[in-house]
Amino acid sequence: MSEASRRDDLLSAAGRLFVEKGFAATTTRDIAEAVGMRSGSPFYHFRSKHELLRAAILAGLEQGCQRLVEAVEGVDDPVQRLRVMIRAHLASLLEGDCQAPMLILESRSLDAVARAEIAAVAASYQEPWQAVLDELAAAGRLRNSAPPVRLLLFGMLNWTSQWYRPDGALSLDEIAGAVADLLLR
Amino acid sequence: MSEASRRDDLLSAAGRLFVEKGFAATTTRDIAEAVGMRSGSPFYHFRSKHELLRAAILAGLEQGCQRLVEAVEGVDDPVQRLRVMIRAHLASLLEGDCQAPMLILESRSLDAVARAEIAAVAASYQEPWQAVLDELAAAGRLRNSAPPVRLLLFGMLNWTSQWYRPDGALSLDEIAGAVADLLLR
DNA sequence: CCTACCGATCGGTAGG
DNA sequence: CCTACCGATCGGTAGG
Repeated sequence: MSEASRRDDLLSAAGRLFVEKGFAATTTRDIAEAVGMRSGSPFYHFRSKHELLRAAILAGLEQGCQRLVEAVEGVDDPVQRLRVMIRAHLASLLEGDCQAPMLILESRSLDAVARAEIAAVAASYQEPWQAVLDELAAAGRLRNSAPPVRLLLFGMLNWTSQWYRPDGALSLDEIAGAVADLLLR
Repeated sequence: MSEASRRDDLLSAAGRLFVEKGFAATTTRDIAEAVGMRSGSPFYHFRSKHELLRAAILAGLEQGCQRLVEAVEGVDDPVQRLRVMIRAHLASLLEGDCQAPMLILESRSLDAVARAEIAAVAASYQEPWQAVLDELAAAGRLRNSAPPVRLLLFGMLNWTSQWYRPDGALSLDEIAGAVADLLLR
């Protein structure tokens, strides 16, 4: 009911629609209708459609970072920590309101300034991943932890959004397990 | 110069632009301009913008299938065959004119009939992959070859298009090697 | 394949 | 946050 809540409603609807149909194919009227507003009203909360995309991506990344931090709290064993991180990432990606990694693909529609801002937050999301991979390599559970490994891992994770079906044969836990098994020796 | 050549020019330009900017953000005027035509002329070759997307995806998939078949010809050892297939897939994806796996993402803009047609061709592309994975599992070079493994493998491969840079630190051969090393034990 | 054009849609705004 | 609206752009077409 508060203004912040209506703004969040718009962000959430925009994120969902941008992921589903793409930025260009989603109209500001679609977004307004999704939250029960008239066509001009989103512009009371956001300066432009691009600003709505930028804010949705940043909000999704922040939420993903938070969930990741909460998930690893107190998990010291690197193998267990990796498993927990994989599970948390898949949950954000496949169950969350805002599928940040897929939204980031739409940032090609933004200008260089906004893209740089998003890249900086995305980089901070990667840090705990590189850290746990380095620990695993040191412990001999990984052949090596050079950057390509992290990039390939994110490929496995993010691409699931292209084939995962909530009513399909594979649960989130099963997918998370398959990813970890493939990575660890 | 022939009519088929102009049609192919349009397909190639459309594929490149659809991957770069997305289907909805690419105008038929962009495509026309890319091949030196006026705005109305693409519609002499294709009934609609959607038909242009459908044809570009199918052409890209056919090309990818062909390259894959050529690459594995005479390669009997499953380990070597997997490596060759990975390399061929990455070449189509990162060097080819038509990056089919990324174009397929844009098929969300097509109707159910066209999507089903595309899904059928895409499925036939997957067959040799599942076959080589099954052989590798039988030979003990893979823990198992259940479907998630193939899907995760395609995730590693296709997601490279999000971070690969031709002038970057990693060559196609290095990436291909990293993927194979991660998969095989 | 070009010229000339149309109807529809869209992002965004003024004023309340 | 709504009403009423505008200018620009876009997919597509008729006629040659």
